[in-house]
Amino acid sequence: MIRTHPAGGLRPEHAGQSVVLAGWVARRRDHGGVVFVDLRDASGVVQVVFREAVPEDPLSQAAHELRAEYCVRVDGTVEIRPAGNANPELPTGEIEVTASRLEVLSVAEPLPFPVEGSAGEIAEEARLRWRYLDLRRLGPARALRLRAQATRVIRGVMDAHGFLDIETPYLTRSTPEGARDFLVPVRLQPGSWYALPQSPQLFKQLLMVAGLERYYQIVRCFRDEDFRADRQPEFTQLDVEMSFPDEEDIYALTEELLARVWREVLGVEVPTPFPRLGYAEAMARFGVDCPDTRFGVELADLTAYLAGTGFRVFQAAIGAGGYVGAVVMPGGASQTRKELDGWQEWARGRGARGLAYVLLDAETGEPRGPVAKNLSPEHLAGLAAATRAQPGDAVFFAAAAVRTEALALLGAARLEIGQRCALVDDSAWDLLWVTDFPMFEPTGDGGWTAMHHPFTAPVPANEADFHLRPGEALSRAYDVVVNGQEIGGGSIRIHRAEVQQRVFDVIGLSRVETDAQFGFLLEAFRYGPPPHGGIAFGLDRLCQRLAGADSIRDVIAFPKTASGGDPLTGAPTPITPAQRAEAGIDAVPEP
RNA sequence: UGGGCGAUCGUUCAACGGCAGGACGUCGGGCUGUCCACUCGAAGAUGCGGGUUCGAGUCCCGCUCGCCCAGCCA
Repeated sequence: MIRTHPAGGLRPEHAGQSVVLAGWVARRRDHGGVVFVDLRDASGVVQVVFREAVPEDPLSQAAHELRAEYCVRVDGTVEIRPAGNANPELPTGEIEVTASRLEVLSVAEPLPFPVEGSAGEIAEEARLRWRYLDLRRLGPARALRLRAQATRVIRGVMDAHGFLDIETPYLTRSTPEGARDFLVPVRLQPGSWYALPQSPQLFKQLLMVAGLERYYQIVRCFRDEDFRADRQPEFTQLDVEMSFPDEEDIYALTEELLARVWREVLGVEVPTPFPRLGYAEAMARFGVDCPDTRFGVELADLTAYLAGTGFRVFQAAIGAGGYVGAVVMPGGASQTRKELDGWQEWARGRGARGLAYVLLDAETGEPRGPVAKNLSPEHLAGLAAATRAQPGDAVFFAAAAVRTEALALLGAARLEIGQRCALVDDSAWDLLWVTDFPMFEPTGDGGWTAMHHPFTAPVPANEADFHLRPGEALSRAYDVVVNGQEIGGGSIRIHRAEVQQRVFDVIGLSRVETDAQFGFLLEAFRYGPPPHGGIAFGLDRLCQRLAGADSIRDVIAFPKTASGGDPLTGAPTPITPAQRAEAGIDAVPEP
């Protein structure tokens, strides 16, 4: 190594020592005869002093010519700073390095944005375009360090439990259902294409058939869908599968894993076992299947209470076998007309017609507002009790013939209320299981689709008859939720061909189709497959949470934008006609 | 695919339909104890294409790009 010491580690006990440092010029304060340089390396920052002993001395001259982000080597002596000159803001603030020699290892052009200084306000596009400069900064680099720490803990836990780290193919076959595949042309077989895996789901099940019993992998997955703050075209899963488990084994492993990650990365103790919440209860109380339980404001089901109402909007929903519900905004009655209109705007932005509301007078508790005029005196009288609202609160309603639509709006409103009323304790960590998912959900055209995926086992009570009543059958799937965000999910899998066949029948996959798509898995299942199950965690989201970041882009070294581009490399790019011809993209399939 | 917001010196933020301005950075000078050093001076910008207008950074239409949301993501 060029250096003898990390810059950020120097302390008063090093005083008197000769050191060699290597790093970057973070800041330069040039007083003419004395020049201060803040030298930054990965360990931190230390102040280097260049003093002009005699006029025009070359060392001082060289220091004068330094610029931001030059990469330099400094030889010098650690000294206690003169009295009154210590900087308590810096870990190295009690000392400084008096330079005796300076070597510019490489120069830097003027920067496209300031590397030092309050950095958060730089446009993300510029940060990604020059991501290597962005990552020189403390905050962005810290997110990547945290991620490395998390994966180190994860590997330790998985190894301690005898899980084997096994790689699976990135070039594999396309399987319909689920997300859109990224496709890769095959030069040696024009007209045939690989797909990049959406997850190693089928391979990990094959590894269970193979008798390896315990598999894990920190693996890249690819989905060609639209991107968001928490979605990238390529993302990373911690993928886990084991043989002969029941749910409790997966829960125990997950709880140990996450508790240790939280402890060793954040120093936070999360209580185990995690609370468990059934899907139906989660939907009824919170309107979503991944509730943020850090605050209350639970939904109220008013379908029965408002039966017989004359208010047409509610009547129509109830008459159609739907749902009317409400969520209370504490203190919401004092909102201005503009704020209440803002809620209408907010609801329309989510595809709803609006958000009906009743305001309860802060003094009298008297219901006010346009909707109040449409409800009977009896319904109004009991409204506060039915919704657990207090005087001064606002009650927001949602009604729909399809229950889940109204629940979705109320669930979103609940989160918005939590935000606007600052009800969320930002320091809290709520980790919980959501269990007892339905096996199937309606497709909208009378059919059914697997809610989790088609290899998810039914609960024992539904094993014999799930195909007869697909709307009621529950599966052995589970999600783990952190502060209202799903960060992992999995299931106990089907391992019997007969059960698997009935699932395919329910979701309308013919034997020809299943053979074509999953034939290799079904064939493997003819050779003594073990009962098995597993879970997969979104590692990017997990690290985003740990880092307190706004986007998974912050915990990815070189992330892509919402349109799938990489501002740094310029990918994706057009290809040359020669590449196009060679890749076999335009091969015409045999009729 | 749809909705919202946005795009001005390198960065960040201004500008009633009427001379595009500041801060930081950059470049040049000064300065021996600063730590967002200070100080004197200089250069430097309206994403693209149409339209309205005497006149457009500003208004209108289209496009591109970015961010957020809905759809989508088994």
